[in-house]
Amino acid sequence: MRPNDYPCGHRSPDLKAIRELHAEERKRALSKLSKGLAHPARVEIVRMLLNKPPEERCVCGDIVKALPLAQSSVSQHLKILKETGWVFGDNDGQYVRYCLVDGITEYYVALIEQSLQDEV
Amino acid sequence: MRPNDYPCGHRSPDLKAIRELHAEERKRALSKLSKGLAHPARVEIVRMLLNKPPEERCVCGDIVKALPLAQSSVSQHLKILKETGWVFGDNDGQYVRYCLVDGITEYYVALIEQSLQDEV
DNA sequence: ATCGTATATCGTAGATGCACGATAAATTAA
DNA sequence: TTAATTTATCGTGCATCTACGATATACGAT
Repeated sequence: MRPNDYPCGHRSPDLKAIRELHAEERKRALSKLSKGLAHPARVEIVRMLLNKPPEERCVCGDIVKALPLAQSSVSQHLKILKETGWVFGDNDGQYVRYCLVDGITEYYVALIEQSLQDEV
Repeated sequence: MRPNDYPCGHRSPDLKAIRELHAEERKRALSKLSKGLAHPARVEIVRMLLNKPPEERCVCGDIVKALPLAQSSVSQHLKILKETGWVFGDNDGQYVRYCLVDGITEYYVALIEQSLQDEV
């Protein structure tokens, strides 16, 4: 099975597991994901990926073309989005296809609500 | 009317106005609020304020006591939370009572959903 | 093997973040 | 007025962010 042949969206976080996290871990998890969105270019990348139909691949070069930044800068933003848990890249020959982690926005919203609104 | 006499929660953002924002403004708004949450200490401050009963005041010193940081560091985090639109401070004599901007978490969640999920 | 393309990483420069102690400013208490 | 308390700001040191061009790496095509 080549990277091309499966749809993006594996590696999804577990919504129910948020409750299992200790308060400190939850705060770290929320601040880490928040850092991912803390730059307009990264918000735009996430938005692009979210709005792609799942069968339409989105490789690094597509993202570079869509942003007013140098290729190396975009690559750094993608790295931060990977490190903060928003995206992953699948190698597809000389291309790298970027995908959102499946369900990540729902996870983020759940994390916001459960990190902020409860005390456990 | 002294700052003491009204409940926290004025200065709320307008949920409906999100739709009026241009795409670029929305991305800037989302990244700005995200930056506010991009540190565990700030997540904790927001959580504290959100869980306070409205009649119970929360002054700077209470926040300093609750965090394992120097007073000056907490003051800087509060400054960032003010700059990024999460909180405001009301002077109350020699104290400063901190409050969450009313409805800010709902606004943030709405911004996430509308910034990421649509293209307008 | 060589060349062209796609992507990541390196090196660098300037800005900002984050922690701290010290100090300033404002208010209340004595 | 003076002293104590609360909060904000200053100064500093170190780390990280952000941008860029240059270079390295990996793959495909010739």
